[in-house]
Amino acid sequence: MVGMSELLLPQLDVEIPPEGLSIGEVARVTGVGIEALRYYEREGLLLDPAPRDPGGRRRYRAGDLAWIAGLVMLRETGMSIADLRVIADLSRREGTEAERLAFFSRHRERVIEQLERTKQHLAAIDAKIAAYRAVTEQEQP
Amino acid sequence: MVGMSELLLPQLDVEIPPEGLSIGEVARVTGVGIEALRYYEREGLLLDPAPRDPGGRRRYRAGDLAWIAGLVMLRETGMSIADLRVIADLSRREGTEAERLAFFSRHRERVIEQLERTKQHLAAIDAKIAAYRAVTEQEQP
DNA sequence: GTGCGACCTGTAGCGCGCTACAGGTCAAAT
DNA sequence: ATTTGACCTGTAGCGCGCTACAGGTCGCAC
Repeated sequence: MVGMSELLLPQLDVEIPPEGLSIGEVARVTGVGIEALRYYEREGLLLDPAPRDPGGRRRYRAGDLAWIAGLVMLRETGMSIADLRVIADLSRREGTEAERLAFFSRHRERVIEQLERTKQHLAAIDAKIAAYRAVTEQEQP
Repeated sequence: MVGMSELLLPQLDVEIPPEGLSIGEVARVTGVGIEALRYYEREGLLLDPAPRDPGGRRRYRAGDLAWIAGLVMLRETGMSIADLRVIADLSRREGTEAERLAFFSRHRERVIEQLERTKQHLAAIDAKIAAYRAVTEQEQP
């Protein structure tokens, strides 16, 4: 069975040296701020606390990156920190696949609904813009 | 020239008596809470403070409703309260049509971008769900 | 060995968008 | 006349998701 995490990864094709990436590098490639990365870890959103080098600094491997990319995706689709913690907790325990499936399915429904509403809103915005364009072009032909 | 506000209205087909609607009724039909409606007014998001009846209570007419529906739409597409205030301020002054157009155009770009990202994220979520479905169906055929 | 910059662990604070009182008024119903 | 309920004006507080220190350590360059 293939690992789940890489399915979350929206191809973050970045070279990852064998010793992993520092938190600053991860911040740069993921767009998640350093403080936010530490916050996510504190809040239990990562599968495990990021592994450390001998000096106690965090080193992120490909799997960590993929998971974080998944978090970003879920955040951007409106999932709360609390819900991210739920899926992190589930993903740590084996035999919870059905629950994870249900959780993602519910989220999917919300995203679809949000998408539909946004499309409608976009149409309204387009109409408004067209109307304004007509007005301004009429005044300055 | 037709009023701009009704273009914002995503057909809220509700009977509006000549004396207007109370704040509670508006809350019910728009989904915006009473406290939030008063907050919007305080923050200057309405074109004018809602007109009052002789007893000092707010009475909303069709135009007010339409404007509020527009606010809801813009909020749901991610516009901030501060930006709503900007468009309210612009809309109060005549001759600002070009600025309003520019403002909406910028917003439109952001909404489209957001829509694209969400679509991609949805595809990733779908893939994840399919993978989980495969796993769970395999275990419980 | 002395800077320097990037990292570390606390813990506190902040911006946003409401939300929740407290304490009062008003209008219609009984 | 009084009760009820929806409204009113303050003003304070809250949940969320970070963000910003303070004060320290580590490792590399010079």
